[in-house]
Amino acid sequence: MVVDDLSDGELDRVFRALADPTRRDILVRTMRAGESVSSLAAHYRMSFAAVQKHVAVLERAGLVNKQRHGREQIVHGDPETLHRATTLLERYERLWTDRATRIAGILADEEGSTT
Amino acid sequence: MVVDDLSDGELDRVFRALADPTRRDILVRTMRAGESVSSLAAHYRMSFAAVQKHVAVLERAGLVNKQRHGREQIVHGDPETLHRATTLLERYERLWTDRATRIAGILADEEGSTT
DNA sequence: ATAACGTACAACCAAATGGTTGTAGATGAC
DNA sequence: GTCATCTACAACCATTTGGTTGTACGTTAT
Repeated sequence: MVVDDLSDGELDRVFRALADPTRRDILVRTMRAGESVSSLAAHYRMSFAAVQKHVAVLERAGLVNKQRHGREQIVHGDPETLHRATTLLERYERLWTDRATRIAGILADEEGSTT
Repeated sequence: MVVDDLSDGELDRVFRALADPTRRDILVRTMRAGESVSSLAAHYRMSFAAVQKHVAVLERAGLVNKQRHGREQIVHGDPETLHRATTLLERYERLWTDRATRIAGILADEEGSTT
């Protein structure tokens, strides 16, 4: 199972995209259901163009995609990319437990034999 | 169980800290085992001061902490903060499945019964 | 056809980021 | 004490970011 193969550049974009409250909010909304860019823009106190830029950042990161529908552009959250990021963090967490296990192993060795 | 309560500002810092390959590498190393700042700096082609700054970013994000040991400052990865970030992403992912479940529920209702 | 709507994108600006060099303070070794 | 090492931090610089306004273009409605 190929769990995760995001390149360094992709990871940069994914985490950078997540490092902004407006973008996280957009992600949450579009994960729940698709929403047009202007509909999204209505939720925030910034200009339409600013929201458009935030969506573009999320899109470049692969966290959302856009689907044309008439004159509207519907933004959808992409669970796949999000899942890959989650998996990576879980792997980082595992480094810690592996380390604990390794130390436990060393201690066990010292108690019983060589050295 | 209070799984996760990172504020917006904390999340900004955590994800921003993760959005750089050098910092991700430092995190991996220090999760495996503590390492002094100068020892870390030896791994990269940038200046000592630059690495010091990266460590500071990770520290402000709560992803690592420093422990003075003699004249050295040992950097340790913090699995707790990392876990909180992971949990948040998992929650974001759940929005998707919840949405799918919700839709499935609606379809089931339309078909005629409550299963 | 014309008006209104939704979007795209360029130009511009202030602030933050990621790097540099240089200086200075503690601590450990000799 | 003196010297080398590890760290901290300021000042500076180029680039990126997050916001703005303005203009242009395709689509829908009247």
